[in-house]
Amino acid sequence: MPELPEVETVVRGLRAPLIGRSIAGVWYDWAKVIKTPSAEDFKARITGQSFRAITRRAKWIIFELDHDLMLVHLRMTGRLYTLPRGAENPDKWVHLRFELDNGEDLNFSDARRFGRAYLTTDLVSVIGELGPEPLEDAFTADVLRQRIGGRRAAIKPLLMDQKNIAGIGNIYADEALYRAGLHPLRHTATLTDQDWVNLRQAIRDVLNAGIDHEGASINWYRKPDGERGESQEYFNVYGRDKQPCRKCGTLISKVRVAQRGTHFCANCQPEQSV
DNA sequence: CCAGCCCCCTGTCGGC
DNA sequence: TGCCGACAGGGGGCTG
Repeated sequence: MPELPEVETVVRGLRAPLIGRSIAGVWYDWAKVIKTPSAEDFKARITGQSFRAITRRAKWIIFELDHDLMLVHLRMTGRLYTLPRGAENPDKWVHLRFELDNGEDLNFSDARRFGRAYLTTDLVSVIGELGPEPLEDAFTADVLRQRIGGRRAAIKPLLMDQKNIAGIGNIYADEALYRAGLHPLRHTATLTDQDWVNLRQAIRDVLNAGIDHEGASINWYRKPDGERGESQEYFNVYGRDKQPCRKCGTLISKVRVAQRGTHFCANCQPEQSV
């Protein structure tokens, strides 16, 4: 589910209800939701700590606590939101809950159970070495080319590999390639200088638009206040197969690339040479 | 190192 | 209507 814009929206929405609050208790009904340390140790160690800051790296949510970092990855269907303790909640997929000192709970819900929570003092030991943040100034066309250029390999999977660039997933990869006029199977060795400039700008544009619209609620994603994001209303290709391209009217194509559904306009994103 | 495939899980949807 | 396979925003691991 959540890519950079969705995770950023969650982070922003959680700061007000959580910063300064302390964790009075932890409840869970499925120990595997806690990846490390053991669920028992996690609970003992996190209880009593306060939320000092909440940030994001790639699609990871980083809770800076008094003595540890709690890292949460939402994967496909994870949600994080606060509710007053005991409030009626129809969400039947809450597997981890933090009881706060002000009578509210932080709930971690996840229908598909792919999401995980971690407690650590060493960020990199959990998330690994990831590529640059595409919305930072340092993310230039040259950096992008150095990361993924010169390969006889399809561009789309390279964009989605978090070790190359942080935060791009299936939706925003399709949207960025459409905006840049590049076919998803295009080999990166064939891109021109202008292609790299266009692609770098396209990535930033679609991610910023996603944040401005508070994320895409195709299905599972919800903001911390429970509302849907609006980003899906603005997609040009994702989920629009067999619908007309907004620029040229050609029907949007859908194919599989590296096992992922891939949407593009065959006219605006010509295959060209490889 | 890389591509391809499977797995982790559950819900939903389209086709028959 | 009911069943079944395919597919879903992610990512880690294995194999060849």
